[in-house]
Amino acid sequence: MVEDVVKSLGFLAMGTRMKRIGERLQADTQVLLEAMELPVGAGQCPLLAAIDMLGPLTIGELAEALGITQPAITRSVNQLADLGYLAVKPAEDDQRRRIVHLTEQGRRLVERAKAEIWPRIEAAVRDLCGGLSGPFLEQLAAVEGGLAARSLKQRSDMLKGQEP
Amino acid sequence: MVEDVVKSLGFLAMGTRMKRIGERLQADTQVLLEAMELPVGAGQCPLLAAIDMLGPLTIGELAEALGITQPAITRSVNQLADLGYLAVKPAEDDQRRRIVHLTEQGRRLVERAKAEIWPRIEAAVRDLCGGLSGPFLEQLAAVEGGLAARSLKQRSDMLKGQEP
DNA sequence: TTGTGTTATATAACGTGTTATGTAAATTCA
DNA sequence: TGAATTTACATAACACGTTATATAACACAA
Repeated sequence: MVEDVVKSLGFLAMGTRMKRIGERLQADTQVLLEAMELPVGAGQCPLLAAIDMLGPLTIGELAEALGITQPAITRSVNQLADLGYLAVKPAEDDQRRRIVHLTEQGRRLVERAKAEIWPRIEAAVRDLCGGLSGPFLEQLAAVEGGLAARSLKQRSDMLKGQEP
Repeated sequence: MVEDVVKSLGFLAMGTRMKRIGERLQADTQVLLEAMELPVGAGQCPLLAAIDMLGPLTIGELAEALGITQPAITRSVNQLADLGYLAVKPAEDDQRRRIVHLTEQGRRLVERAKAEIWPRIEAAVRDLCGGLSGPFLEQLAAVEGGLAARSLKQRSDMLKGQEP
């Protein structure tokens, strides 16, 4: 039985630890999706949800909405388009922009996920977080906001200035 | 300006969100390490710290201590061994086991990191989390413990049983 | 109108996790 | 004791992020 070093390192390995928890949550979510026979992976659901929520979006807008890079979006979009859930059309006002739409098949998939599947996942995660103070999502928002306001580098430089 | 969909999805995309924050923290940490000229990346620090804290460890023990898979450890260990910071020797009592040691060079690197670098990173992350209730690390521990006790699948199955 | 700088996205390469598989060593069981 | 099973790790393949770069389209200034 070995000690959990990432946990023991506290703030020093907090990024690694959050990533690890996130990956575990995604893996658990994937198990549920497979049990409920949703034919797209856990990692692709936010992308479908974004288009459902906000309507057709460009590659760049999707990257912004999901907080990942454009090449990652390009790849996911192409995968989902190959499966028939998304269609990509050039924008009318700017040939560079590509607008990503849900297909009829994609719309049906999202409707089913919203009706039967995503609420189940949300409930399980809520159950997991039930006893946490904060609540937990607000704390995540605070960390995100804190990072956006000032990077770790900026914080370190400032704290260094305060040393005796 | 596009809405942050991952944030808006709340519990549904909590895993994705935590992963995203973790990656941001790791990227920020990497910037600091480069500024301070530590010649190993942010992702390799917990591995070095584990051996420093617990003494020489097998590949499997390292995987357990860090919560990642054995092939990932094998790769990182080989990378650090190539750089001269780690040495790998077969165990005396079991030919299958490989024990990972810090070299003299590795020891010096860790001593410098512990003296000058890791505390700076820890302080910056602490500063980031300063206003959070909980505190935040305890909440992460609660999530980890909750997942270990019951998976999302188990929770979903139980909640399903409660439906009218 | 032409030249320059910026923007949007595809593509390539890389890094770092995972699962699956193979091999050797150790352990267990009949 | 020998066969079957399990364990430890290397290796291969894959998934999914990132950065860097190329190309085309667009915007703007002279």
